[in-house]
Amino acid sequence: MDQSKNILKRNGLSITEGRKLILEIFLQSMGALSHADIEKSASVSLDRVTIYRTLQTFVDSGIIHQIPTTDNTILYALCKDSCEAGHHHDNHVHFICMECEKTICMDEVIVPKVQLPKGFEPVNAAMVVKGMCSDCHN
Amino acid sequence: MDQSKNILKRNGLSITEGRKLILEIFLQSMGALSHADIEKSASVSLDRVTIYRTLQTFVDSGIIHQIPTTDNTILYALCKDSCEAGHHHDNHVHFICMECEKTICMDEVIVPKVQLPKGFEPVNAAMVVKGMCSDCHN
DNA sequence: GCCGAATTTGCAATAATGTTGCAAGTTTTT
DNA sequence: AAAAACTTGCAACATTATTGCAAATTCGGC
Repeated sequence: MDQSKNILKRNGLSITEGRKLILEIFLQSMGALSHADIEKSASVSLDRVTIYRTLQTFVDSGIIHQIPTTDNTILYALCKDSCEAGHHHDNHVHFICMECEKTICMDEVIVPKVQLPKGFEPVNAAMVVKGMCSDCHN
Repeated sequence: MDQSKNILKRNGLSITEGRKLILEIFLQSMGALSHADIEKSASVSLDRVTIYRTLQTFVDSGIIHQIPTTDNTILYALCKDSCEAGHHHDNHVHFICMECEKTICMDEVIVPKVQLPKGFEPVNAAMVVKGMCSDCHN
């Protein structure tokens, strides 16, 4: 019942050690991870290039999604809903704690629609809230 | 009536050629710019390092603000309201056109408040909408 | 299970991006 | 006009990302 194996299979990807490992890291972490986070937390050493390529593959397949940040890194997090290739449903709010620096996907808080000026056609929207998370807020 | 000069003066910064030039580029562009964009569009050649430092200075002073992206670059755009040092008021929505790739500040569309789970304390929120801009939408 | 085809990985090389120290040059202050 | 404060550019370095290619792994049919 290897969960990571199933996810890979479901998305029509070859099942390899590296992919399973990276997927495990996501499944265990809960929060969002950067390339560097994954490189650090990999028990077995994975080549940097493999990590880049695997993350890209996962994004393309809809297994993970990207979270915009203002510090020239990209964060990645598991998609909860069944995202299909090239068609993400990550319409939830992301929360960055200014204390512990963790990024959390708030799957239950969906991004509200906004009224755009005439002529602008929205396709998708991302929202990132900064503040204090429940653990640090005391 | 050098507008760039005034902005610098108002923020207590030394008035130098490089700063005026970069500020002009922002004033003329309307949209959001990356470090690379500025490097390209500078008529006079500016040192890469100077651009990095100037952008940081402008962010610190509240002249420009950062826009989160999912492609490991940072975009910068002029703050419309009077932002003070260390205290930005860039609570407006950003729009990225998937056709022309431009990023536009929608100063009139403010980021809506969302209801966060218990214990989470928001400080500020950013919102990025992707889609078709009015120029490309035809 | 074995074998060939297709895919994936790791290494090396290269490119792009970001940072720091310091001397020389500018701007501001007095 | 000179001193003090600040800014710039260069050089060196560090980090992060991309590409080509050969070796290794995985997949599919048998």
